[in-house]
This record gives sequence, structure tokens and C-alpha cells, in this order.
Amino acid sequence: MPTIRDVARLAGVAPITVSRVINNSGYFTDETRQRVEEAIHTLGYMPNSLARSLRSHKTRTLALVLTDITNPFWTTVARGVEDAASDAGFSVILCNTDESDIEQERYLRIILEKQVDGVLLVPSGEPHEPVSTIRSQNVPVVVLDRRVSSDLDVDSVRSDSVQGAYELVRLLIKLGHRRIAALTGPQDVSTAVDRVSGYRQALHEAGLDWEMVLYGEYDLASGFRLANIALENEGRPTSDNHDLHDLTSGFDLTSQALLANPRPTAFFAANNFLAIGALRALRAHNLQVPEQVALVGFDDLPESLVVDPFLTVAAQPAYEMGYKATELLMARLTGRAPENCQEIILPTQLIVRRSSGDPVNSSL
Amino acid sequence: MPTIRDVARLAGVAPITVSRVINNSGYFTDETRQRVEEAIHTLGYMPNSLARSLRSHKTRTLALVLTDITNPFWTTVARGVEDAASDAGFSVILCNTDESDIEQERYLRIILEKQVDGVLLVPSGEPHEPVSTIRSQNVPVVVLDRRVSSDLDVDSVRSDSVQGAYELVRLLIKLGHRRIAALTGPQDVSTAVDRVSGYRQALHEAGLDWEMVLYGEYDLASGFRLANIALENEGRPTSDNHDLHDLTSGFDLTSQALLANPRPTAFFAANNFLAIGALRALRAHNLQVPEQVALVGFDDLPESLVVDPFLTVAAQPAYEMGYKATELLMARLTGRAPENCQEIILPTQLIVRRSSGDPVNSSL
DNA sequence: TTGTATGCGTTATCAC
DNA sequence: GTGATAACGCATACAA
Repeated sequence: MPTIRDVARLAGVAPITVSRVINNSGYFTDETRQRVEEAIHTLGYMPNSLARSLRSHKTRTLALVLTDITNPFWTTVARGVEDAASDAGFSVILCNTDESDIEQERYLRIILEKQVDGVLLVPSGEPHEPVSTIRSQNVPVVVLDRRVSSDLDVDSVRSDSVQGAYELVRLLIKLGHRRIAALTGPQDVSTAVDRVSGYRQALHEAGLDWEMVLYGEYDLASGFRLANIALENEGRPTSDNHDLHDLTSGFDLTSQALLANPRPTAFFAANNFLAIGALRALRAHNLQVPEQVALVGFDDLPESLVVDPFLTVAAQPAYEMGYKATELLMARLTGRAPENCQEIILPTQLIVRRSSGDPVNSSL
Repeated sequence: MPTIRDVARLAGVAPITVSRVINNSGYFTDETRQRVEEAIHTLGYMPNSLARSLRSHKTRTLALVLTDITNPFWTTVARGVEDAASDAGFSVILCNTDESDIEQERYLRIILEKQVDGVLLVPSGEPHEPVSTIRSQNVPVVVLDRRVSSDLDVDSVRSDSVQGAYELVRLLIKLGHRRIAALTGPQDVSTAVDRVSGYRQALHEAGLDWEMVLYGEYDLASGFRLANIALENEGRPTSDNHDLHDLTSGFDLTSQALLANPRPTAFFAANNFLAIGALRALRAHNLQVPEQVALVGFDDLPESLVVDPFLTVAAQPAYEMGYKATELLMARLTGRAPENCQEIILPTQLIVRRSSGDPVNSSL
């Protein structure tokens, strides 16, 4: 492989002059440029990024650390990240953590050793540790999707989980539902908690005190399992309270609900996988949606994947989230960002489809 | 940031000794290791991959160049790639080309300058040029998904498009269909062509001469558009042949079909997006699937995304494809691969669901 | 406008 | 077992 010296020799100039032409920096005549470019062309010369980066302390590479690219929400975010990065001449290293702190740490180590210019991080679990690991190498971070406590002082971009959940549940209430179950993600993930807050806010505002919140993972199996728990609770004697509690990690059922022990008439699922898992559980119980049970969920599915859009959802602007976060990150690392850290909260969009059903009979 | 020299100084050894400990290469006593590791720990030292790679000519980084991560098929492939790479301590740079040769060339340049150890390439269009670009830098390539002419002599991993299409169309024929339309991708993409081959093979074997092949893009809009063309051809005078030809790029309709001018009773879509686009077109025509028209397609959708699996498909082992291709690539670049180039063809799996329907009345 | 000297942080090579 | 030296390929600092 030819190096910059070979080019310099052929063009009859010093290596630094070749460097100047390549980077379009400093001064050189048009004739010099010509000669250098010609030499580059005839040799098929390609600059070595490693040497360049070692010297310049810039790699034009970002890392995207997320939980699982397989979730279409993250896929879309990733595409936004990649487009924004690519538009600015940056590359993206993809890292799937599967919500594992171990994997996250392993990856952070690797990408920091690779001297990435910036990190887009969806923290698996608690954000302080990973953020400070990254910060310790003076690398800018933008936290994606998850809320961070204000004392962390880090840029972040996410969508409005509270508002999205609030709107979904308010819709259910407006449609006549009085017993709405919430299926959500892990309690240490801010979106899971925030979406429960929105749920509670809507209940509270409507003066409803029947609530049922089930925590699990953000996956299909949890959606199925939690919906089953919610359904099968029906008819149980209230004395089963403790058993029930033991059966399910993070089961949180108010005593009012247990006393009455009726089935919920509507479900709010806090992400796309939970919604689909729940839907399957409902079908397994021979419950028609929306005729017998209503269902709403967070995250829309890409229109290209859905034959017949059915679920009423709070759609997050996933692509925009990825794109904006990346722009912010790049602004930060080129010093173009505002001094103080940014917290960008994007609105969700309520999309009403059939799964929420028509207004229900209040006798339900 | 501390460097290897700082560590060496603190441990009272030479930098090269630190290097030996880090890389576990050469000889050193256990006591030396202890001292070095202690120094590394107290300084919080992290090796600089750039310097390391510049010297060692290894980056432990692969590039994955594909068309669009947003297609769940590619998402799954990408996850397989990432897992295989990660298992071996490699990172992956993600590149979306959107089937654009320009983008592909731009990306190849960037990743080659970054000195990636290997490339997983889904060529946009003609594969010779990108492959030889990569080869010119002595970087190993594995071509994914697309067939390459044997004179290219490159490792490749794909699934059996001909067989998958053949099985799908044979199923339709067995179910009684005699007029089956094929909706496929661009004519310069091997999968689009191969799937038509499989289609024709099944028709031929059954002695059917009615065929209709429509070429387009591998996207939703094409699925919708091509299905509409196939449906609206009904009743057109055959003299419209040329107009029709002009209307659609790559329209390829045998004269038999035009003479008869009947609607197809079944559709074969050559990928997931085409299938969904077609399904929408069928609905727009108030045609019930499968009661009035049957539909089968290539690529399965992830079970976690589909509420109610409906489409009969030839499923590709996407994850496995990514994983195996990456293993092959890494074997190649560590010299562990067989001398001659590998062409791995993975079987597809026929998954029969409702969209193909029950046996139809032969009077259709 | 161009060039010289030097160093980025690590490892290959060879000597001890 | 360990170390000195040089080199990977380029860009910064400064000189001309």
C-alpha cells in the first residue's frame, strides 16, 4: 500500500504538502494540488485513518450502544443515527447490550480504546456508572430514550413517556373503561416507570382508584405472562393476595382491585413487544379485541411491516430521536453545542386504531 | 490520559514489558505481571487501539455494508453478524447503502481508510466493482445474500432463493392455482432473478404456461404498484401490450397471459415488503385473501412483531446467515479458512399459513 | 507557499 | 525474562 511519502515523492513535494492538499488545509497553489492529486490517482493512494487519527485525536467514529437492534423501535433509531452520522462523514459502531451491565461495560471498554469521538448510549439499568466511565476518557455522551437524574448533567434525548401513556389511558377512560391494567417493563428502566406515572395520572384525573400495575421485561414473553396474570386473577379469593404477590416479581395490585377482583376491561402495554404478547394472551383466553377487551400500547410498528394496522398506540418519533441525538452529539464534540447540557423531550403521537374499540357500555 | 510509558514508569519496567503483559505474549514472571497490572489499575490505563492497530496492522473491526437495516430481514442478519463478531472480540461498523452505488463506494472508501480487518458486503447492484475495490486493499470480503458469478472467486453466504421460490409456487399449484403472478425486485439483483427462476421452474414442472413476472423495487410501494398492475390488466385489450410495457419498467408478460387477460388467482411476492404491499393492493381491490386470491412471499417476519401470523412464506435463516458469514470472514482473515473460496447456500423453510388458502376450485 | 523536525502510542525486531 | 531502538503513517509546530 502506498503511503503519503510515496505520493509526495511522485509529486515532487514534501509529505506535509500532500497532507495539506488532502485535508484542504493551509496554503498551496492550484498547480501543486494538480500534481498531488495526479500522484494520488496514479498510485491509488488511500490515507490511513489510523495514523491520521492517532495524530489528530479524531476518529470520525461514533458508538451506538443500545439494548437490541432487533426491536424495530431501535432499528429505526439506529437508522436515524446512521443517517445523521453519515451526513457528517462519521461512521457508527453498533453495540447490542441486551440490557446486560456486563456486556455494556465490555463494549464501553472496547469503543473507548478505539477512541470513538462520541457515544450514543441507551443505558442498561443505572446510567451513572456507564456515563462516568465514558466521561473519564473525556468522550462526549448523549443518553438516548431514558431519563437521567438531573445531577448527572448529561445531554439526553427521549420521548415523552408520561404524556404518551397519559393520553392512551385517558382515551381508554373516555371510551368508558374503569378497570385498566398496565403492563410495563423493568422497574429500573425509566421509561417503564414513567409510563406507569402517565397511567396513574390519567386514572387520578378521572377519579378512578382501580389500578393494576404489572412489571416485567420489555419482551413478548412478559407481555403474555403479565396479561395472563391480570386475567387469571379473576375470581381469586382476596386471601390469595400474598400468594399472588409472591408469584410475580414486582406485582403491584391495590387492595381495591383485589377486593373487587374483577377482570380489567382494558390493557395498557408499555411497549410494542408487551402489546403483542398481551394480545396473544387475550386471544388464548378467547377474548376478542376490542369487542371484549381493549388494548393500547407504546411504540408504533413500521407501516411496512404491518399488514393491517390495528393497535392504538403512542408512537415515538424514533428516527427523529436517533437523528437529533446524533446531531447534538456531533455539535457537542465540535464545540458547537450550547454550554449547558440539553434535555430534549420529543412528543409522542396518539394514533387511534381499532384495538381501543368504540365507547363501551358503562355496565362492564 | 495515561500511556503505556506511564504504566511502565510506575511499575518500574520498560513499556514493552507492559505491552507483553497486556497482550499476554512473550515471557515475563508472575511478579512482573502483578506489578504491571497494579500500575494499570491505579492509573486507570486503557490501551489506545489506534496506536496498537497502526503498529500491528489489525483493527479487530469489521464493516457490514447492507442496503437498509430497517428491513427486519437485514436487522436479523445484522444481529447475527454483531453476535459472531462480538463473540470473537470484534466490533462492527454499520453502513446502509440504500442500494445506491454512490453510497456504497463512499462507504467502502471510509471503511478501507479505517483499515477494517474484513468486510461483509451486500452488493448494491453489480458485485465485481465493490469486491475488487475491497480486494485492492488486501481486505477479505464475504458477499452476503447475493449470488456472485463464479469467476469472481469470492466467499459468499446466501439462502436458496431458487428452491424457496420453487416450493412456494409448487404449493400454490398444488392448491389448484393455474394463474400465478410473480412480483419481484430489481433485475440486477440476483435474488430477484433467482426467485423468478424458482417460480418458472415450478410452473414448468407442472406444465403451466401462463406466467406473469413484474419487476420493481424491493419495497412496499412496488408491491402495491405491481399488484395493481397485475390486477388491472384484467379486461385490457391485448393491443395495450406496448403501453403496458412502457408504463412499467421491466414489465414482462407472456403473450398467452395477455391474450387471455384474466386475473391471476395467486401472487408470489419475492420479499417481505413486496408481500405486504401486494396484500394492501388486494385489499384495496376488495379481494379477500385467501378466499379470493392467494398470496405467498419470501422472508418471514419476526414472530415478536406479528400479532397474527398470516402469510405463507419461504423463511430465510437470517440470523444464521449473518452469524455464519461473519465466522467465515474471521476464519479467512486469521488464515483458518479453507484455501479455496466458499459458497454457502442455506436452505429456506416453507412455512404454510393461511394466506395461501385451501385447495381452490379448478374452475377459477 | 512550502519544508523540516518531531511526536502521536504502540509493537516488531533484535540484543542482552 | 527483559530492554533499547526503530517504525507504523500521518499531522502539529515552527521555520524558511
